Amino acid sequence: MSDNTTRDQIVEAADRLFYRQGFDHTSFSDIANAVRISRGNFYYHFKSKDEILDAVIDARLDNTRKMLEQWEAEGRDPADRIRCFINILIRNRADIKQYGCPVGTLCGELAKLNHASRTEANRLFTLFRTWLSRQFTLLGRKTDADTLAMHLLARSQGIATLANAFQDEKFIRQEVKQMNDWLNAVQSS
Amino acid sequence: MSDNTTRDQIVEAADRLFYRQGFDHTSFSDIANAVRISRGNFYYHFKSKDEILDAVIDARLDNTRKMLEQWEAEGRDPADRIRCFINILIRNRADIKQYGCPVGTLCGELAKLNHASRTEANRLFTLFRTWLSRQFTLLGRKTDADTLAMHLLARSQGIATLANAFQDEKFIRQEVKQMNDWLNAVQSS
DNA sequence: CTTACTTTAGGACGGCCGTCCTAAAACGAG
DNA sequence: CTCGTTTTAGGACGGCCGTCCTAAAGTAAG
Repeated sequence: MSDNTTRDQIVEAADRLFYRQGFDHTSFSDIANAVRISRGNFYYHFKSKDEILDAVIDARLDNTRKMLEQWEAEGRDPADRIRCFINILIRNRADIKQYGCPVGTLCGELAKLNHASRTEANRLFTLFRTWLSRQFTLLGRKTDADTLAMHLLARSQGIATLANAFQDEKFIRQEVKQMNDWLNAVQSS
Repeated sequence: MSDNTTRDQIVEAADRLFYRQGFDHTSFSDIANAVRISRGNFYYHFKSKDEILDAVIDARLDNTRKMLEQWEAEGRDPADRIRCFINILIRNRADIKQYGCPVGTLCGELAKLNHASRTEANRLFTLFRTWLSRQFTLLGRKTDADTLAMHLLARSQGIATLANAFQDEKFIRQEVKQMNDWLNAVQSS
């Protein structure tokens, strides 16, 4: 996953900090302290803070693609694979409670900043969207596959937002249960 | 709604800017330019930026309370009032598409900043939560009223997040339709 | 060991931030 | 008009930001 090169350490630390503190609120000093490297040395690896952001987004895109491939291999059928998606809410519930969804909060922040990399960050959403859409198609819902994919994405985002605001993990379990019921209903309709 | 006092003008401008650019990314200069007032004059009305934030949150709380009271008066029955809530997504669709949900994005940002006023901002969510919960109780769903309220809140948040990311108003209409169907199903079960 | 290249440390820089001070303008009561 | 209070303008301040430069340390090939 992560090389030991300084560059990769920077990306990794920036990724974590952007998630926990937000991009704008994370300074070079923050990252430098985390990697235990001098502040001035950044310029050798990245020409600007925006370049670090792009590298972080690229890393997240790569990791997400790998994760989706793994679900593709693990899940026995489309419904099973969609359940893999639903279950990340459970698996990451502690982080979600504390920091929200990594994708949703980043895209939200970049939207407010009107940041150039906004479009690039949105590809994280698109990755899930098209993957889910394909699963729903395989489930026999070709005509409304994208609608179902967006619906599921939205549900997940809302759950993450409220779990974060109310610091409530139990709410995640509650809603995940409902989403699984919903999936079963979709499957047998 | 808004007095003509300088203080209220500041709060109003700050409210709008915090929504559009985020709290952290909005500077005193931004607000000063918006109100056409000198930067130094702020200190007479507010001792710090955090005080402006608190004033903005208080103003939003007041406005929200008034809106809920109005829905209480307008709606002929609980279901009708809940539909008022659902319909703000339609009414504010242009802003939501561009800036997301004012409540969700503020709470999300303050969570990342670990800001002292985070708790205060969350009361905005609680306001809707308890109001919706009461409506569901009146609808005869006393035992799971809060669960239903949280579910509806989460759905709305997710819709706002994705509509903002994908810049898609049509998606809002799509999902609002589904939420109304869901409400009807809840009502007659 | 020498030399060329990669990587690092440390600090200088201009700029904007939030905060805070002071003097003057505007206002209101008598 | 006069005087005390409220409100304003404008700028000084220390601090942190992202950027950028330079010198030195590390590294590997000959």
